[in-house]
Amino acid sequence: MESLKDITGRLSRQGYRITPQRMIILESIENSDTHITAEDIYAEVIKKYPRVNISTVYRTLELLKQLGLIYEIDLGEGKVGYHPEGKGHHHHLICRKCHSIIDINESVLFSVKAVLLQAFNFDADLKHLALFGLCEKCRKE
Amino acid sequence: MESLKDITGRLSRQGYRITPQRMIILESIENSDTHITAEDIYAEVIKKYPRVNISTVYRTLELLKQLGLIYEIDLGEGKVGYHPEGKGHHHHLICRKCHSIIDINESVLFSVKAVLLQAFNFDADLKHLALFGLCEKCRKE
DNA sequence: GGTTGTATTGCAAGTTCTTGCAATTATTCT
DNA sequence: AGAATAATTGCAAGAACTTGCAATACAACC
Repeated sequence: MESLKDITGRLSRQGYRITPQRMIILESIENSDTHITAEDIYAEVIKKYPRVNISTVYRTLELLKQLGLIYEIDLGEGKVGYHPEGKGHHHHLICRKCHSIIDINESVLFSVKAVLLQAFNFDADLKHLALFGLCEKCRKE
Repeated sequence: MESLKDITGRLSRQGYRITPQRMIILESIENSDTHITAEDIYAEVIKKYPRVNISTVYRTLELLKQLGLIYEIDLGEGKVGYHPEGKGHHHHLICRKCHSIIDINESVLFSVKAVLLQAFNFDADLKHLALFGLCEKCRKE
């Protein structure tokens, strides 16, 4: 697991500044053990630092995403969650009809990653994919 | 290719009504040969039928998506496009850094579809997937 | 430690998409 | 064809997210 110190070091080295806002946002994401939403992060953040603006949260999430330090996960129904790079990975099978979610292991897509790397020189982040379709129940209806 | 008539028939059979608004929206999507956005569809629609509200467009897209008659594609940078079921399919490799897009053939993911069907009884729509990662150029930087 | 340059922030306004509700209209049944 | 009924629409307000810009504050350099 990548520690907060590793992350701030990396930000620093790339010319980004370490601000209290960014530290608190990072902590919130690291401490969460689910797919935390932007709004939940914001709620966490203003507990400790009430003057932080929600646009700072969105901008920080965008930055961390660009750098590959967190993952953004489409949870269906317009919901988006975030997950730190260092923690366990898995994919979601989301039913487009009943919106139920099945979690599947990261390893199911390992072969795809290899193919994309070889064929297109593209390093795909296949750690938190949302795949839409029809679940067993809805297929029968 | 599924014709407009097939689609309206299917809507009808499932108890949905065929309205002029829905017809025009459907036509716009069918006539487009790229990944058309909600706003582009709206622009098309009001040319012929100026009183249509954009919320009707969004609601219709949601319905068609639920029924699997159109696909929604995450194009990165917050952009979302739509594509009719009946037309050619392909996936996108989107660079999370430079936002460039590589199109790849549908067949690259056929094996994944088979695995998901067998292991989880989940019928995944692997026709217009957006996969994020780093492109060849950005990997080197 | 003070100064300087520039990234970052807060604020407010702007987009994009969603939702509740009353009015409208497609469809069904006579 | 006309009446009944329930899905759909337009509207307006709201939620979620983005963006331009001036003020602030981190980090680098003396």
